[in-house]
Amino acid sequence: MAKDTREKILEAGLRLFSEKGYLGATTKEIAQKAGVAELTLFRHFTTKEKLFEEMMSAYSFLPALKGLLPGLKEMSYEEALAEIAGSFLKRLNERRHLVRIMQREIHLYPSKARQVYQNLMGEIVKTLASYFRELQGKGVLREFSPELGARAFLGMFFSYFNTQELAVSEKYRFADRASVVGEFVGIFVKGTVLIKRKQEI
Amino acid sequence: MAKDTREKILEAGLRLFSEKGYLGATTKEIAQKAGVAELTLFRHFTTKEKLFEEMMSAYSFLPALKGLLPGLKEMSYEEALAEIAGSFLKRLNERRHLVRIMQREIHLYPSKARQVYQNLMGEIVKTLASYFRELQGKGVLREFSPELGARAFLGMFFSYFNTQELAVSEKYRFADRASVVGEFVGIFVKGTVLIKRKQEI
DNA sequence: TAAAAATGTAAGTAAGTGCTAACATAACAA
DNA sequence: TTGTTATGTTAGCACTTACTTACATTTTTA
Repeated sequence: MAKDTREKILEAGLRLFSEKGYLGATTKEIAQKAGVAELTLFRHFTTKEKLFEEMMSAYSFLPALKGLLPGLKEMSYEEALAEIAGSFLKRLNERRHLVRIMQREIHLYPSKARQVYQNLMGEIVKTLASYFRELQGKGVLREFSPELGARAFLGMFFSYFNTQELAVSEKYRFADRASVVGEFVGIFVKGTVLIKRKQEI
Repeated sequence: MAKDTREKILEAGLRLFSEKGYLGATTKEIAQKAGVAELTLFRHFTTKEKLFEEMMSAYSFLPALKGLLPGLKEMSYEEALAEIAGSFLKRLNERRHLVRIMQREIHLYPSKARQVYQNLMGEIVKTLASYFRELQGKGVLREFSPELGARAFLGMFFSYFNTQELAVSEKYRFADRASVVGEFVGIFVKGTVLIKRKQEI
């Protein structure tokens, strides 16, 4: 089937571009990994560059995290942040090939890379910022820039993801995921709640 | 002079590897940028790969940030964190070519890339963690893992650096450096200090 | 089943790319 | 000055890579 072939090539392209970079991945190898003849690749995508572009477009549209926000209202602030951190890390992990390509090729394809980044981060930053704004309105959180707060929070986890989950081998992890999430959320919670006079301890 | 030539080639290699990646940077172009004949490059470094390795070694030994710790004791906690964040960002910026190479080629040269990362992050994590430990001992900070705390703190800024200062154009910055440092430090300070009963506001 | 569309095979082209060989020239130390 | 060392110039080799051409074969569609 035509669709199957296209998808198989796109998938193989995603993995090989992520592993070896745009220049390091050869059309021959991509075709081989997709289980088709190299010529078939060119019949579908004309050039390697167009294959790359189509692949980026195909995989940068993500299922959104919109279902997240409503559920948060029933949780405590701390639970909510842990939930968001978990979803964010999960999403990064699902899209780790794209993330890697984005980081590698950002200079070669700035607009495309930025689009991926926008898809990956922009929405969750907005969601988180609006959540902060709401809690600030209710007097639960102190005043701070919701956008910068969201970036600070996600930045901690993005950085953790980069150095740990994306890093090559398992043995270099400095801590397990749960305790990292716990500590990071703990710091952030205490860093943003509004302190009342009768604070215990 | 022989040393001049070597250094010129190493410098050109650093810049071009960073811009175009290991495969994208050609020996011809590196030699041209260094202002020498391509053959001279090979006479000094034998192969492209050895040039890459020597370049990584040459630039991964950094002047340390050890002078930082003593000065911190005369500052408030908040001032100290702002100082550390500033130094860290400055250092990342000075080494931005290396940082970029490290992120790009981590799969091709895992051990070298990890070494660069270690040089870049390891020491400052330790310094910061020991600073936290000291303040915990004095009862200024609450109990939390000093190492994870240090990684959380630096992670926020590393992530900011990645998306802003390393990003291609200026117009995509979402905020100026000073306000980012201010907000991030503010969150982190309130997230880690020990709260006493007589807290104002 | 027959026409049409998709894919495979094989051979090859043009343009790089890392790297070498041969020889000439310039700088420097004795 | 003379011999040595570092560098330049030019040509080229062996190999890879994106991409093409021509034709055969399979799969899908009508």
